[in-house]
Amino acid sequence: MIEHTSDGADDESLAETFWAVASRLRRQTRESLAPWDITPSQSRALGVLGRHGEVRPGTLAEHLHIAPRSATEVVDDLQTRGLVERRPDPADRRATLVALTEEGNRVSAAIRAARRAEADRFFGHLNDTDRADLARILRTLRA
Amino acid sequence: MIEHTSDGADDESLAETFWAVASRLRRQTRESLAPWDITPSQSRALGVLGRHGEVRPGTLAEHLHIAPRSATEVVDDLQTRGLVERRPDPADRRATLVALTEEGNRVSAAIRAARRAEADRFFGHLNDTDRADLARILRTLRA
DNA sequence: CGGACATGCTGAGGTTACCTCAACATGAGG
DNA sequence: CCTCATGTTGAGGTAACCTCAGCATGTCCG
Repeated sequence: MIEHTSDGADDESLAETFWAVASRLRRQTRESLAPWDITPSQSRALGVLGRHGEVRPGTLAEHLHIAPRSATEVVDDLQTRGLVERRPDPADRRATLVALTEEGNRVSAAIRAARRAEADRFFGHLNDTDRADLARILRTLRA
Repeated sequence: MIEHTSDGADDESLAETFWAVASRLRRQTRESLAPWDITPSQSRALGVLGRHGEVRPGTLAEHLHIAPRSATEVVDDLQTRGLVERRPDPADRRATLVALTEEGNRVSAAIRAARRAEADRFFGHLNDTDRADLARILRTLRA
C-alpha cells in the first residue's frame, strides 16, 4: 500500500486534499534522502538511534512500530552500510545493543539537518498565523 | 515504507505531527474498509471506476499513479472478486475496457459512503472555523 | 499497399518492506 | 532445577509495486 494518493478526483474532500499534501511531502522527503541512498525506514531508525543512543533491536522496533524481526532486518542493512554496530548488552546476555558508528553519527546528523531544511521549505510558504493554526489543528487530530 | 509514522519523538515538528495524523487517518481508513475485505489499492480503483465509468487499464493506471502492468493486476483481483468485468474496446481492438459489475457498483457506492462517514467522524471533531482553515491551508500546500 | 514504428495489454520474474512462526540462548521465580 | 518468559534471528511468506519482453493491433508514409 503503498498507498494513499489523490487520484485527481473533482471531489475535493478534506481527506483527499490531506492525502495529496501527504504525497507531495513524502516525495520531497524521499528526494531529500537521495544523496545518502538510504530508505525512509533506515532514516527513521537512524533518527531513533541519534535520539536515544544505543538501544536493543526490540526497543527500536517499538519506536518504529514494526515487528522485532523487521527491526533485525533494518539493523542488518545499516550494519552492512557501516552506519551502526551491534555489541552484546552487558546487562542481559540474550540481548544486543545497536549503536551508531562514527560514520553513522555523521550521516544521522546530516540527515536530520536536511530533513529540517526540507520541512522548512515545505511549510515555509505559509505565513506565521497559518503555520501556527495548522500545528494546533493537527495536534487536535493526532489525539 | 511503508513508511512515514511518528516515532514518538519529543521534537514535535510540524512534519512529525502531520505524519502522526496521517498514520491515524490511514489506520481508520483501513478499518473502515475491512468489512469488504478489500485493499486500499482496490478501493481506489473502484473509486475511479465509479467516477469515470468504463476505462482502459492504462487510463486506470494513470489515475492511480501506478505502472500499466500494475493496473492489470488490480483489475485481475477485482475481477476475481466479481466486482469488475473486462470487455473489448469497440474503438480499438488492442484495448480492453474495465467496468464495474452490478455487484461492483453496489460495493463501490457502499465504500464511498463509508469513506465519507469515516472522514466526517475524523474531521468532525473540529469546529467549522478550524475545518475551513485546515482545508484552505492544505490546499495551499497541495500546490 | 506494405513496411516501420507506436500503442495497449499482459506473462515472467524481480524488489522492498513488511509479516509470522519456530528455534535457540538466556533470565527469573517458585 | 524446572518451568516459563524474554530477546534475537533463521526460514519462509505476502502485498503491492516494478521492469522487460512479447504479441496484437493501429497509424503513418513513401
